[in-house]
Amino acid sequence: MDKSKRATLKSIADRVGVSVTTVSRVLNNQSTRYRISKKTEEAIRQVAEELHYIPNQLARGLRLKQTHTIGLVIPDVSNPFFASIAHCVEIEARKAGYSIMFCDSQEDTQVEIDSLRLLQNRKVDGIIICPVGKDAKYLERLHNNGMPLVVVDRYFPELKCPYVVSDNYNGAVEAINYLIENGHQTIACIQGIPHTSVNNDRIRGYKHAHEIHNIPLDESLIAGDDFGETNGYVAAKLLLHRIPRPSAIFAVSNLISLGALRAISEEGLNIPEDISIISFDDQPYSKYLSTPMTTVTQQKTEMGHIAFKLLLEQIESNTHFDNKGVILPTKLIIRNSVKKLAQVSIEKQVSIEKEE
Amino acid sequence: MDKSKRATLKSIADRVGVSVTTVSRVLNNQSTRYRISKKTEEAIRQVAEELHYIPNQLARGLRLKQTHTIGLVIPDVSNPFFASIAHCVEIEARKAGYSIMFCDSQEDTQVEIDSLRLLQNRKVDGIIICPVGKDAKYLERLHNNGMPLVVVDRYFPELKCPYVVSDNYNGAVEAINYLIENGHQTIACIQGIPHTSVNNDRIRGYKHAHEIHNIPLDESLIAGDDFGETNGYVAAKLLLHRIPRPSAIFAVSNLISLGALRAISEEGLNIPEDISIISFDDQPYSKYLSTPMTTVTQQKTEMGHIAFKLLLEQIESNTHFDNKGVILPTKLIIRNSVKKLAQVSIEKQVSIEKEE
DNA sequence: GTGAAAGCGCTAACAC
DNA sequence: GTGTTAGCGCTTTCAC
Repeated sequence: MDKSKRATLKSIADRVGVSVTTVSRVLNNQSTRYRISKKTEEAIRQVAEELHYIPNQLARGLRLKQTHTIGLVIPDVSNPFFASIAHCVEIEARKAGYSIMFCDSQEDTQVEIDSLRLLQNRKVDGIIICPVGKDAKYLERLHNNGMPLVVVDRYFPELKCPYVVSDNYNGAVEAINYLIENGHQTIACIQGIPHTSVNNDRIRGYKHAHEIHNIPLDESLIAGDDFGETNGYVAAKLLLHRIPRPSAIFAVSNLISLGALRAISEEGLNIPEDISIISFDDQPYSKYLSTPMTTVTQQKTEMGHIAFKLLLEQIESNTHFDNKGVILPTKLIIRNSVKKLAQVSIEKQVSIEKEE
Repeated sequence: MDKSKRATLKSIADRVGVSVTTVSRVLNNQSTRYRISKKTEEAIRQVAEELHYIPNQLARGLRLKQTHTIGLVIPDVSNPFFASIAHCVEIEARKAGYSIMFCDSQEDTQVEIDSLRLLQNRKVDGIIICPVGKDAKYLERLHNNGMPLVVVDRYFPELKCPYVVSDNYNGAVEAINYLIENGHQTIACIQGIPHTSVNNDRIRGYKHAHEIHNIPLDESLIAGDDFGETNGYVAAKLLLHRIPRPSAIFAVSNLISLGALRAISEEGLNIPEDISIISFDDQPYSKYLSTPMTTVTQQKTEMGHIAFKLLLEQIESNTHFDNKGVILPTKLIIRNSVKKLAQVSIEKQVSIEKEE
C-alpha cells in the first residue's frame, strides 16, 4: 500500500455505496444520533478497517478550526528542569487528547519568536511557554490576539496571562537565611540572565535576607549573567580568586552550580571546608555528590500539570482569564554543602526541611 | 483582532483587488517567475503586513500533501539521555525547516502505538523513534506503508529501516574488561528491559568479556529487568546482600546506576572500597559524585544529528534505504569507582581513555 | 501579467 | 435513515 492512495472517507463511501456524510457520521460515532442502520454502519466499519482508514487531521483541523494540538516552547530540553516540565505537560496533554508541537528556543529570543510564529502557522489551539524572558511584546500580541497562553517558570508583570512559577523570592530568602544562620557573612551569588523574573526574584530574596539580618550588601559579590554551566564555571572562578574568598556561594540554577562544582574542583578546594554552596533546583544526583548539596527544590511535576490545566481551561472556555497566576512554594533540602561557621540565632524562623 | 477573522489569501486579495492566485504567488516569492508587476507585488506585501497575515499550514499541508513536520517518539524525556537526543533532533530539524510533533511513550508499548497512529493522523512527513523496543510489528507496517522512519538507540534486526545506535556490545566488553583487568571476578550486572537490543547487546558484551578471560559466568549475578531508577535500587539491594558480595556492579543505564547509588548509600557501603561500579551513559554529574564514576559514554549529540539526517534523506529522496544502520562507538571514561584488586595482564588490550 | 476553477479530506447545515 | 452541497485556506493547471 502506497502513501499516495491512502483511504479517505470518499474511497470508503464509494466502496460501500453510500455518501461521505454517512461514512463520516459512522466513523465519528454518531450513528445512533442519525439513526443509521446497523447494516450500513457495519459495512462502513468493516471497509474502513480493511482499507486501514486513518482520518486526516489536517483536513479535520482546517474544517473544525481546532487541531487538538498545543505548542510547547522550552529554552533547552537537555536541561533536566525543563525536561521534567515537558514530560509532565506531555502526559497531561495526552490524557486530554491533545498532541504537542515541540520547540526548543535554545535560550534565544529570535528562535523563540520564530517558534511562536511557526506555532501560529500550524494553528495550535494554545501555547505553553517557558519564555527566554527578555521580551514580552510578542507574547503580549499573541495573547491579545486571542491565543490561549500559559507562561511557565518565568513571567512578565506586564503580560496579563495565566502563569505558573516557583516562589523564587522566598526560596532565595530561605536559602540565604540558612547560610546566615550558619554564620556566613560574605555570600557570593552567581546569577542567571538579568532582568528575567526568575533571576530578579531570586536576587531580590538574596538581598532581602541580607537586610533582615543587617548584613551590608556587597554588590560585587553578585557575579554572572546566564543560567548555563559555562557561566557558573567562569563566575565561580572569579569569585574563588577574590581576597578574601567568600565563605559561601548561592548558585541560582542547577547548571550554574554544576559549573561552580567544576571550578571548585579545578581550584583544588573542598566543599564545605573551603567554600559552602547552595543551589537552586534539586537534581537526582544532588544527594550523591562528593559533598551532598543543599538545594532549593521546585515542584517541577506540578508546574507541568498546572500549566496544562490552565491552558485547557482557556481553550475550552474560550475566554482568557487575566492574571490567573499560580505560585508554587519551594523547599530547602538541607544536606552537607554548608559549613557551620557559627550558630546565629534567628528571630523569624523559616520552615525548612531536613531530608529523610 | 480576533482569532476568527484571521487574514487569509482571500481577504488580502479582496483588499488589494486582485485574485487569490496572485497573492499566493507573491507571498510564495514567485513574483518574478510569473512576472507580476512590481506595483501589485508591493501592494500585496503591504496589505499582508498590515493584516498580519499568517499562512495556514493546515491548508497548505492538505493541499501539498506534506507538512514539514516530523514525529519524535521518545520513551521518557525526563531521562537526560533521551532529552539530549530530543534537543539535537529539534535543532537539526529547525535548521532544515521542519517542526516536531513530540510524543513521550512513557516506556509503554501501547502508548507508543497510540503515538505512532496519532502521528499518522497528523500527516507527519517522517518519524524518528526511540522505540520501547519490545515489538517491531507496528513499526514494520508503518515502514512498509512508506512512512520514512529512523530508529534510534534500540533497533530490531527484523526491521529493515535506517537506525542509529551505540556500539553497546563493545562498550560493555570494554567496561567488563577493565573490571577484570583490575582483578574483579564476581561482577554483578543490573540489566534493563530484557530482549531489547540495547540490553541484549550490553549483556552479550558482559558475557563475552567473561569468556575472553575464562571467567565462569554466574547467571544469577545478572539482576533486574528495567532501565529505571527503581529497578536499579531494588536489584542493587538484592545483589548487595548476596554472600559473598560481588566485588563490582555493571549498571546498564544511568538511571540504574542512580538507583544503585541509593542502595549502596543506604547499606552504608563505600565506592570503591566496598563495591566497585561502572555505569553505561555518562552524566554531567558523574564526575562530581562522592566517588567520581567510571562510565561508558555515548555520542548522544551525534545520535540526534545523524537520526535527522537519515530521516531527511528518506523524505527528500522519497525512497527508503533499507538497513542503512549507523553504529557509534562508545568510550570508557575512567574515574575512581573501580577498586584495583590486582593487576591482571590482558592480552588483547582495548583502547580506553583516561579523562582529561 | 493575471485570473477562474478544481480539489486536497473533512464536517455540518439543510434537505427529503 | 441518508444525501447534497458548501466551504475551511491553500496551490496549481489551464486559460487569456
